[in-house]
Amino acid sequence: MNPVQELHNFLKKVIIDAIEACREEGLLNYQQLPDFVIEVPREKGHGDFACNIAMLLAREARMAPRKIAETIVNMINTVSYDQIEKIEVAGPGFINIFLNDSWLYDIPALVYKLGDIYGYNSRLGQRVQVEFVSANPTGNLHMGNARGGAIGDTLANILDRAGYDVQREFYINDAGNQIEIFTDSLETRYLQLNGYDLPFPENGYAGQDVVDTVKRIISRYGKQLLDMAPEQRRKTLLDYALEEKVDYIHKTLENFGVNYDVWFSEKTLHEAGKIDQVVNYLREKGYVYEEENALWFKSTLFGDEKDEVIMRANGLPTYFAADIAYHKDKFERGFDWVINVWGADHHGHVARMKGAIEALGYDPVKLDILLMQLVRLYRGGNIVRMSKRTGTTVSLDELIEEVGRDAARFFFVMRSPDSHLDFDLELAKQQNQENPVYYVQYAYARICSIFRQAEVAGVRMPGITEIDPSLLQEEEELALLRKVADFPEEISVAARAMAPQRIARYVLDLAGLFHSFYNHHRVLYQDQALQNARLMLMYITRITIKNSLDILGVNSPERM
RNA sequence: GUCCCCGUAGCUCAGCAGGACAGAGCAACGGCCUUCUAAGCCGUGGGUCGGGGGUUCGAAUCCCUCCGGGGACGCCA
Repeated sequence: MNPVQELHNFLKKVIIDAIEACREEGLLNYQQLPDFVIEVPREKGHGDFACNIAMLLAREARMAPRKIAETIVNMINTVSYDQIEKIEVAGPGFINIFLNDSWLYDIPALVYKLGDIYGYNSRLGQRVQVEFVSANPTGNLHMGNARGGAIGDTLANILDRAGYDVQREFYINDAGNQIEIFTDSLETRYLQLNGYDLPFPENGYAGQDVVDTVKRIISRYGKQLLDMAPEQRRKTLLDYALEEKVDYIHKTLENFGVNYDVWFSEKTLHEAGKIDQVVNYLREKGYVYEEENALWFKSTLFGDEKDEVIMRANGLPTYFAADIAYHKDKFERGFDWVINVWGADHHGHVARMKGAIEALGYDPVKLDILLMQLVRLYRGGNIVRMSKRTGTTVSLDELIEEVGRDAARFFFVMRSPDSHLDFDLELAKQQNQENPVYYVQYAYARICSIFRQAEVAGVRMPGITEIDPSLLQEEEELALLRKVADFPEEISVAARAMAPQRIARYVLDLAGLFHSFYNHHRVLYQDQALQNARLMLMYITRITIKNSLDILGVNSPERM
């Protein structure tokens, strides 16, 4: 529960009580109360909150909306509420509610008390898993992985603040067809570098990173692998390369501010026979059939457009089969909510994955797949093609090096996951106003500076009980207070909608209101009581900016 | 052909579990630094919310259709 929520609930109750009283007195006729809303109007003159119940009730009550609204308002006015200043009927029948500011002046004490946990909901006792990035350990992390990392991690942070027990997981695709191709590539490079004239596999990993890896293998093992049996040679090459790649992914993401709770290896599913198990289970349930020597899952039974192969004619399971086993494992671990962050190129996979979950007897509603549209990388207006194979793209570690972690994370999360993201490296590198992260960080640094100045002047902010927040009467002060008060509600909306961009938007707005306040009013060298109240306003604004930036994984610098 | 995302100001995008005159940043123009950081603030101009139809008291938001851009439709992952 948060301040804004409490107000909402209070007002909803006030209105429902009034409507019911009207019905009892025969002033209104209706069977069931429609699902009405109490919202913050765009226009300030329309009050602090507005309610649309009268329009919704009009048909059933056989009465003009304005007439209904007036009836309700008259009933509300028979009771006097401390928080409500006045209520009006406006427009087609809106009930506009004007509050006095008393509730706002409770906000500073609340934020002051909670500090770095301001915005957090109480624990819900619900476990949610967020799986994201899960890049193939066969190449460098690209821009799609970077966006997935920023979105996934921010979403996980939001869910944590919203009261969920969150687990972050990375699924390591260290088995399957791609790994075979990867091993072919390693082996070919190894032999080539040892003087063998071999053609490189047509679909192999041609990137320079593979060559570099093999060079390191050579400096460690020399020509030893030439004498090994092919199977042993391939295993040696692959084990080394996988360890190196996973380590690289781990370190790069860590450097991006992304830390996982679980690194889940696909290989362990194969080794433990989990894939055969799940295939057998589906077979027993009659959800599979054989055709052209392959085994097909009947996705169409669950609303998919076509069936999907899970066992190839060569007897090997497909990626989908492994993924079913993986998701079975997730659900067996007892999560209440499972979220996957996937690139939009996987959208065809969504319906059958949900179908498989249902086939396994779990509730597909508990699985949410957040699809994010792909990133287009530009350099000075020219598109940079992202090819993991050729290795000619910019990798995440290079991106962090070039534009910095803060700007990169903010940029990736600012846009709705539904939108294509054009990322121009030249633009991001400029570190000017085009990068909104500086706008927010600058607000934070400015507040820190005020407190430094205060210290120099020997001014100390007293405890909350010695401060009178009601001295904050200026438009800019009230706007800032309201925005700070909104924070917990903003988090819960962002969690519900799985919309990390909302937090970026929120903190931009908050910083904007601060800058506006800063340019209109002074904090220091005021009447002492006012100075104290404004110091408190700065104090809680700073906390709220910091808590927001923490969610985004962006630093809050005290000086800029 | 089927499916997914997008189409809002010159540019990049918010808003979209329907709500009252459509928002921000950048760009353009004009102001604001002898007192807390001008990476800032204030103001001005700029939009048939891709087109058409429908549902509704009310549609940028929901539904249908068409157009335009991107993506997915492998016994790849």
